[in-house]
Amino acid sequence: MRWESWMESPLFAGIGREELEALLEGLPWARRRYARGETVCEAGEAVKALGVVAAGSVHIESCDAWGGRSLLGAVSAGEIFAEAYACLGSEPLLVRVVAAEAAEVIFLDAQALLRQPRLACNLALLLARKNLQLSRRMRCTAPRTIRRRLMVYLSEQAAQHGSRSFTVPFNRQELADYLEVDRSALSAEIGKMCREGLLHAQRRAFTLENPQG
Amino acid sequence: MRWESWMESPLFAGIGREELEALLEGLPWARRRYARGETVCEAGEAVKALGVVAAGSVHIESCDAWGGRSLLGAVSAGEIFAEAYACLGSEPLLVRVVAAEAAEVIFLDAQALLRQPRLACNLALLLARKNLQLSRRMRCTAPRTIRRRLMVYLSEQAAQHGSRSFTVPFNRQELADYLEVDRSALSAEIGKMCREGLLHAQRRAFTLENPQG
DNA sequence: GCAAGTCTGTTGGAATAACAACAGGAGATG
DNA sequence: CATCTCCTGTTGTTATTCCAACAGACTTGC
Repeated sequence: MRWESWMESPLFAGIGREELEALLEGLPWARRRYARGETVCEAGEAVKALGVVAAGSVHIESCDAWGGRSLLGAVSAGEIFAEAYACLGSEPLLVRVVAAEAAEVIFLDAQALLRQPRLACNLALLLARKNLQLSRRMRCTAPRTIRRRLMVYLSEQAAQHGSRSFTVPFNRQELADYLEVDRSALSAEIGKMCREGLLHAQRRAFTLENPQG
Repeated sequence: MRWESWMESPLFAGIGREELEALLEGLPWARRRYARGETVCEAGEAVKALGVVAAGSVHIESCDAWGGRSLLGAVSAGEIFAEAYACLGSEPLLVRVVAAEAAEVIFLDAQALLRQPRLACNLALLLARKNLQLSRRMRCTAPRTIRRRLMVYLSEQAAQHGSRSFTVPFNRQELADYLEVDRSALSAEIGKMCREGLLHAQRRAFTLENPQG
């Protein structure tokens, strides 16, 4: 097996090239390609394997009983998804995974993976990190007003980029979905905040003018 | 060391009495008692140990930059908290942990814990489970109307209890915090749904009359 | 360069939730 | 049993958001 970029995933952190190949020998796995918009995992499935995005990116969407959907997050190359469901093995997916662009995915059996101490430890760290991601999103959707939600999100993004100018990974519709608000209302609020001098926004590029508001 | 109930925590699942004692020998740990309302972990701390609730229960609250708080969940005896932060080690807590009633907590060093394959695997499973809990809550707060949020929450509770009649673990204020809505508006909506014959509610006891709406 | 499709900002009216204040009832405490 | 505190339900007003529709800007593909 020749080197491929997905082998640098945090899931395999601290594991050497040869060691990794040896591990993969005894680990059930599969690989698949998807076109933009194609479904990777459907809601209701009981998955036993976690996904490693080898190329492109996928989106995680929440699907409620009434057919409504909302974007939970984006998973880029090297990152993993469905790991929580895969670890538990029998829980039906409450979410849907869809290719955000042309993507390639590696599926690894979670039970077998947990039997390898190194991998189990790495997986625990990744689960912990995803845990905090979920918490972070919850913090964004917790405030009741659009402005507050936006301020929490933008403050976090600024902190993450280490700058008051940055580019967000979502377009307006996706950002609205992430923040659980109406898109047009979000655009209106952004416009209002611009006029108030709180920030400067042009499509995905934001600059916070006065973070303390 | 004599037997204590917290040793039956899922964190130690599949580990025998003696094996556990051996493990704890080489594992930094501490124990503390708290009165109702007392702070267990403050927001901003960088924790290195996860907490096991040995007795009583604690609440996890989100604290935003403006001093607002919202209830993220309740942790009962045998369950753990702050495990994600502890695994990563350096991330400052974005949440606050407070004793919901008189409680007793065991703190275990996370890094050391992850070095034990059995414990690492168990911890990964717990992280995965908590992951799904977070997702579940997000599903409740995703809908934009109080009624929809309540219906998602109550449907889930009914499914969890396997009955249309059940008791929820929150009082009205806590339920409102969990669903991210105003308490009085929640009470009003519950009253309206009762008059419409959708459900029967009396304090913490609910009965879904017509789940399909 | 043109056309089709997508993304974004704007508006006004309708629906909804937040907020504040209050009163009745439950449960705890002595 | 009396009292106090906490919990719950109700109401009316205010503020905010949702929704639908549209027009301009940008992107993409031919």
